[in-house]
Amino acid sequence: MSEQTRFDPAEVEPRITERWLASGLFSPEPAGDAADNYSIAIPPPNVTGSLHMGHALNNSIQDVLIRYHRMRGQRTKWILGTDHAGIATQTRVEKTLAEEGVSRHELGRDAFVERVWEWRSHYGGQIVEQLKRLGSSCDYTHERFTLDEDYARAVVEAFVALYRKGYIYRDRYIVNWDPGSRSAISDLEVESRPQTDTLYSIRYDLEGGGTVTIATVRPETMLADTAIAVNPSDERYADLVGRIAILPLVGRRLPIIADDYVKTDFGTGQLKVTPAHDPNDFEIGQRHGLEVISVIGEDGRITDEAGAPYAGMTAAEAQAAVVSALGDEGRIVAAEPYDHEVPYSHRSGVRIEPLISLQWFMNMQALAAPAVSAVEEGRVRIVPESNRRVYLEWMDKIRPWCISRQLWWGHRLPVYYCDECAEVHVASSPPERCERCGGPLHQDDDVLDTWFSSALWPFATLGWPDQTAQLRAFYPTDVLVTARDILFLWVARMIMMGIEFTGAEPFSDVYVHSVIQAPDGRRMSKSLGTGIDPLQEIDAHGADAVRFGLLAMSSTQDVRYSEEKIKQGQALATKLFNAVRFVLTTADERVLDAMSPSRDGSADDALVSECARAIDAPLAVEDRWILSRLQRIKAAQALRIESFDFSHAALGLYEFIYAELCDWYLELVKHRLTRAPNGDDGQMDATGGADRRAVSAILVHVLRETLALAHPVIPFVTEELWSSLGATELLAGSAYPVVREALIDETAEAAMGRAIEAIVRVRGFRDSAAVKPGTALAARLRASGYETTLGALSRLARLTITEDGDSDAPVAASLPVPGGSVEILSGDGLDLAAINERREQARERLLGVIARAQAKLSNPGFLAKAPPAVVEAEQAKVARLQHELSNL
RNA sequence: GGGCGCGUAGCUCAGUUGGUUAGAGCACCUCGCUUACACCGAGGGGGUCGCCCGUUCGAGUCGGGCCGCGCCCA
Repeated sequence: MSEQTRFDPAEVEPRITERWLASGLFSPEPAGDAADNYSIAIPPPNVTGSLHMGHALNNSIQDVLIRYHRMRGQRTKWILGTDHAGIATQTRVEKTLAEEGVSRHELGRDAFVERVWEWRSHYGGQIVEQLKRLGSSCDYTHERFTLDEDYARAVVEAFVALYRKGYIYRDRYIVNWDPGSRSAISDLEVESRPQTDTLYSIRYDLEGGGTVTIATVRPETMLADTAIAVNPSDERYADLVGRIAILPLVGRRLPIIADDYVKTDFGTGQLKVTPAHDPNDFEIGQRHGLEVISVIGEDGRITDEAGAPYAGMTAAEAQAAVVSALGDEGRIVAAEPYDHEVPYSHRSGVRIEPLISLQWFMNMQALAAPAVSAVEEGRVRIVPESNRRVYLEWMDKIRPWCISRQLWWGHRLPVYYCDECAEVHVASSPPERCERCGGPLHQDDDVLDTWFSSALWPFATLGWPDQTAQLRAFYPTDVLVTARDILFLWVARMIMMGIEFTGAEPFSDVYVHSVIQAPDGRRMSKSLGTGIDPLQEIDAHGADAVRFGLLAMSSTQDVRYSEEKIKQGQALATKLFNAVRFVLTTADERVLDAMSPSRDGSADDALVSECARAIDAPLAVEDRWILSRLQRIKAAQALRIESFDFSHAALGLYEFIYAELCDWYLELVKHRLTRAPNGDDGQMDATGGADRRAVSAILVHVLRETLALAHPVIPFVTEELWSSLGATELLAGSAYPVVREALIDETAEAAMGRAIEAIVRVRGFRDSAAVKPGTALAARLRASGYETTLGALSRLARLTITEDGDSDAPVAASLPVPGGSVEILSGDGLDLAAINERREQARERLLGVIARAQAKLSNPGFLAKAPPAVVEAEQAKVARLQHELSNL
């Protein structure tokens, strides 16, 4: 260890990472049973992605769990990989092609897919390297990709099985068509954006006289209207039902029907129905058997079916044309601005065009039932519990899932059509020719939604459908860690597929962590310019600092990013670094050697036993105190990690290391380390060096356990310091410290608690009385309970404590401390005016508190109804404060 | 429209089942290079716990209403 006083993450982290990866610790042999082993499947990051703050938090949490359980001695595996991100990846490569002036259609499917693979091998999966920088202890030797050959086989297997059970079917249905990517997308990939459009009121004529007036923001879709609807309870229009309206510009006859969907208070209460271009209208159409006419194509343009002059126009152009034509006919009754939510593609950013389309669907109803009871019956716990209801409600109204995508990058559907008789074959290995007529077959062009393959992630990554050793050892996994946004998109589907294909829930816990917002409370996003790059933060403060900070700031709710918390983590690393440096430079060298876990056989066995004795039966009250506190923090930390309370796990480490270990214990024992074995003027060590050896042993022991305790949260600095304390084994593979009940010492904790409070009291007095830091004050202790801590009190508060009668100096101030008071005797260097002022302030504060407490005690209701212990405590408080007051 | 959550110190947040004088980090002020650490140490100032009503002997904590903010689902 060098002279430097700061921990240097940039120098240490790569070195430590290399040691970890070389050790094989992260790549467990597949042995034993999943019930005993511990495993987590990473939410596979998008192959095009790079590490953002959400990943950084998500993976910090998983790594805490993984490292903790690994240190607990469990066979532990963190399953790593990426998903192929159909639309995102295809779009990325298409952009590159566009720069070369080629379209994917010109290139052809096979060549295009080839290009995507090429892209992936160059740029894909950089996020995996970034995970290493964060310290994530994933199994990097078994990285999986959702388009790997084995994985693809699992996807096909699953598709075929679900098809045979009748869950997967082909249907013409209205879907969310994304004209940007020219593909259907799922409900979950659609986002609503508020927008102001024009709401047109348009008058249609009725056969046999009269008119109706409908309101719409999309007049161009009227070209595909096939009905007019009113609410059946709407008395205004009861006599209209059954009559016929004439569609302007087109002349189509539109039946007027009654349907509950129509709101009586919206517009005129008369609704135009366009089954082919509006999801709600589609359902009305199904209920009433309406004709379905499509006038918008997959390119977002008006089709030939609409006829001249509209065919070929974009929807926007058609709207202008329709409005103008209607205007000419005098049919526009009103046109007013209208604020509403409009669906956009989360993928391409283009406005969704609901279209009727022939797609593959998956019926989710039957799959959802066991996934619901898994959560209801607690086989899958959702933490925090508030998300449980969100999950259950979503599952309750689950709808068929459109799983086909009109893309080239992905798992092509294992569906084959006969060119002759149109027979459909679904099989993992298709027949050569049609089984019915012998005709030639061709495969469906579509690929599966990426989430279909991701839903198989926890078991497909382990070799399913084969019953592999990996699968036996690590499935089911233990916990899934995620932010809320993919609770439905992914988690729910994983539970369904896990149960369907393996008979087991894929994990027993779902931990939903917070979303990190930008410091100003907005979303952290690249497009808003509010993103903060975790890698830059790692460069600036170290990976430990980023991990600590993210964990510390993440309670269960959404939180704003706080640079301060990151810096707090950095300070913690530096603090630990310097504490270890202090011990290495001041502790007894032979003890350091003896305590080192890597000691060779030549070490002094007698010294080793002496060290062990020092820890088992510590000498001084501060030794018993720190060892006792250490047991408490060990118990608390384990509980916090196991209950997913990561912010307290991080802050608890900080609290212990700063407030107890460094601020108090190190200060308390300094004199015992530095005094000479046979020194002079009262600094002599009467034990002939035994005490120095004992305190050295305790220090090393406490530090080593502290490093181990902190390792899951801040792995780099702890690993580095662990080896500087003499270990050759990696801390990552060492045991998590266990609580030793015998070392819990209430007496020492109480005594030290009193001493600490008294020292703080005296220090405050010194400051207010303007006493120079170096000056010792003469004082008399008029308090009980300080028998074992008198030395600590006089040293750390800089008091020269005299016995009664040793001095006749008058008392300048009486400071209340637990168990009595400390009397400061008059002497030089006391600012009497300041002392008086402070005394007055203290009096006033005390009087206020006493008055409030007495008011409580004179309330008969309180005396009669509060528990006796509370009343007694209140009485004791008043007595104590009154005593303090009289001493002032 | 439905659901969830949040308003506590200048800022970001903790505050178990209602019960000592409401805490932390940062920021601020004072002092200190005392042989681990100035990314430090010691001390200090700073809060009518969003507002109103209620339950209770007692409310930051429980209930209702209101105001403000965020997210999810329609």
